[in-house]
Amino acid sequence: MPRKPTLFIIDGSNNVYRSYFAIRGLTNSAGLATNAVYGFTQTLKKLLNDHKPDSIAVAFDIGSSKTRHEAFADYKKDRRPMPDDLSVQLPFVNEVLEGFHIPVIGVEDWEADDLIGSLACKARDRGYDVVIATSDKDFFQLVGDGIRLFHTGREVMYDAKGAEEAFGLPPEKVVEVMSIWGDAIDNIPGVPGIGEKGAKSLIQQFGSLDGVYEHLDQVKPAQRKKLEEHRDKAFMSRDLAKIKCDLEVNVDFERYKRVEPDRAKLHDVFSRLEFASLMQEYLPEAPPIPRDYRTATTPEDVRACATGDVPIAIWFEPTTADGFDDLLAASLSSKPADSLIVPISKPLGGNENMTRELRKLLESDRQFVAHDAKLQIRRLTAIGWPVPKRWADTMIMSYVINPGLPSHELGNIARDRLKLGVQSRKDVAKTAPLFALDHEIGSSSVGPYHQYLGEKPDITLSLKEVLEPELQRDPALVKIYETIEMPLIPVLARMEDRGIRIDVPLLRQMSNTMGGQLADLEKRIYAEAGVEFNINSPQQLAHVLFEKLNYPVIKKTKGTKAYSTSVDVLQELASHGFAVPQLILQHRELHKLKSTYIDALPQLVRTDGRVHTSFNQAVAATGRLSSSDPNLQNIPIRTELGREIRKAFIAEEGNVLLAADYSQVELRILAHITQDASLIETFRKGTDIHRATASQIFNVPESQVTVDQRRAMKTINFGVLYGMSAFRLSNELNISGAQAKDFIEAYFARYPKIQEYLDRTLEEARGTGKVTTLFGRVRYIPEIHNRSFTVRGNAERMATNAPIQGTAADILKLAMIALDANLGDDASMLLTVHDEIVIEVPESKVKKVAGIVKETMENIYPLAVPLAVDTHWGKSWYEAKE
DNA sequence: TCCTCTGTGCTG
DNA sequence: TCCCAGCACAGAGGAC
Repeated sequence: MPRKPTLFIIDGSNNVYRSYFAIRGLTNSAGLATNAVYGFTQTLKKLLNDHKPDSIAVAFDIGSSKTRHEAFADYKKDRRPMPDDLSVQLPFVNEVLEGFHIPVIGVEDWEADDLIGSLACKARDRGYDVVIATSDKDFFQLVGDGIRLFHTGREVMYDAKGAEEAFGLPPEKVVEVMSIWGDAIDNIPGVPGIGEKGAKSLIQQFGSLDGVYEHLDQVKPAQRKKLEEHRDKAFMSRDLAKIKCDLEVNVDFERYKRVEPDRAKLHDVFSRLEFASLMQEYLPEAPPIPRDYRTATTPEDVRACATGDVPIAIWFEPTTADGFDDLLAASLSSKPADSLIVPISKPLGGNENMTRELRKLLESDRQFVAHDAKLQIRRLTAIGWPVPKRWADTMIMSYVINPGLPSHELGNIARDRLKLGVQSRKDVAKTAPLFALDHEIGSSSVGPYHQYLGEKPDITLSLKEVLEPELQRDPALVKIYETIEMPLIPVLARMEDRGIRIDVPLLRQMSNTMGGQLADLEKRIYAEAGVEFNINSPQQLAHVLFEKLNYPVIKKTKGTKAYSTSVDVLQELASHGFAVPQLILQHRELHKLKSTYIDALPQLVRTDGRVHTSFNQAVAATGRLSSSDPNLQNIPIRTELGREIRKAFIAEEGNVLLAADYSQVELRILAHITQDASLIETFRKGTDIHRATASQIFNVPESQVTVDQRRAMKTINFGVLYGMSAFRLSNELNISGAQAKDFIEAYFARYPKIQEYLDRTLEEARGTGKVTTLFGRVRYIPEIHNRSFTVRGNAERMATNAPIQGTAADILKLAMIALDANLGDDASMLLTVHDEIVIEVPESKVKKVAGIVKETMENIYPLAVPLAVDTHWGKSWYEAKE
């Protein structure tokens, strides 16, 4: 027997109200309440997902319910009006429904309940399997053959049996019960003084409201009195509670059939509501276009694809996703909408002749195009294949054009620029198991992997067509692309391939020691607190500290306004003499170091005894590099205990690690950009910058600058780079707000050029929407005109900081490129940490190499002040930092 | 079991 | 309201 089609009827008002009360405090940045529409949307989505209805409609009240008003003057007369912050959301609910292509039904002057009832009965008679989605228990009365109730909120589906279990009485008794119990929400009075329990037991006993009144003599005197007194109300309530099923509704079942949502429309409304995850989910993207990508079977196929001297986009697919092991296949594209897939591994149909042709192609001096060339270079290097010299990289183009994008991955850029969807290997693996890859390539079918492999170079080439002209509109960006970012790619590839040696036994030993100390601390914390709990859970910790031990609350967290348990809070509590916070602080530090570094690093050591980080060239909005898997740019140094971890970063036998770092590079750049005479003078003299500025601000000889004065100036000097407020300064230095303000005013009075720079940069940001580094690298500051003080303030600090931080990044990148050329074969760069470069070099040559490094880095770009580089070396990174 | 969000903390 | 730029851990809770 064929399954009956399902029709879901959603009780619109009920679900909107439920969402409104279930979620509190959700608004968009304009202050518009969005809780109800958000909750409603999530409910709707889940329902569509979980139940995949064949048809669906939403019922809302339209206008007033005349029928019932006429019959019962009291009806809903004192129902509270809809709250304003709910009614403003109704148009958005409508838009969401339109986006999902779900029809809204409502008949003027009819109660939505009756409309739902009548539609449900009619649909049931038509042969539909009807489901009413509501959390209103009144609807239990309709449940029976062909009609079920889905309780949104509880997420439970009730058939007649389930409804009886949940309600305690069968569906046909619901109205009888309600006539006595009433319903405050719908303003059905019932019999005052008798509630759910009483009503249900009366109906249980006598079967119906009529039965109850026929047997009043058998009812307990107290209830009897109430029943006698409110007889009219009871019978009126019965009529009110009865949902009508016989209204003449005009229904068009065709309209209710499910169709695909309008993604663009949903994306638009979600973006106005600022529902980030929903926006992401409903991207207005076109689905991938199946194209007739070809598969090479002979070397001639490969040769034919590579005729002429046009750029050729390439992609190499390794066996392990994100790995650098054996290649399965390559795909090439030299003209739009056309790719050639070349099997490499034998089971896929690869053979020596095709492989030889492919290698020959890589050796040619034509231009190759990739989205993330570094990745392709490393894949080729790993298997000993030739690596092309000339590259274009669409990921880098996108990054140079607008570094502030949340992602420069192929899929995101293709979606933004080409309105094209790109499949990931993971996507394909969902529909086709991995072994299908072997099976499919080499066949002529265009299956999922075929499409996946073909579109990589195809889309990359299309991106180049779009991005290159845009890049060329700004000569400074072309220069950054050609002389900084592209030459850096092979340098970074070599650094990643090389990795850095890790002393695993040392880390194991540290782990054991710390494990013991942590266990000790745990015991003492539990004893002091009088309860065992998870110390690493901020929630549980807050509960113990502020609810069980009743410590004073110092501050709340930013997001959810929970009790904060951050270091400064714990420190303050510890200073009040409480024992537990002091122990927690020690536990925190140890646990952080152990879990993030000491235990994590050994797991990432490869068979060569080294860890190989990734340097991400298209992540940081300012132009900096970032490091991940593992992040080697946040290895501890500020506390002695943390610093110990650097002893595990070691050089090979006979070698040392040489660390070279730019001293005060950002302040020097500030001096150069502002052309402030006294700042420049100080740096030229080579004296301590913080001491010198303190001497100028406090008007004392440098020799008489106190420790506190120097510390204050150091804080201000860095604060200037970040746009620090007087509030922050006063906190940091433990001085009054007025004092902090005076400091800052004195500072700017003494260095007016800095104030000029800040003003000029903000003006540039406001006028052009962007700021630039010394080399012309851009950063867009879209929020510079935002109405919100907070958002705009953030944008302003970004605007003034980005040129400084970005210029430092440009200089470091240039230095890395130059060093790569100057170091020769003896020494190799391993790491870079924003103003530092770590090099591995034979001990016998370290002095000479240190000289080359210092010379290269200091002279990489002439500024109005000298660039100063400090070098240190030793067997470990610990020893290489003084 | 995996993913996302939150709180926290490490670096320059 | 309150300092720029990153990455990663653990817990918590929901999705699959």
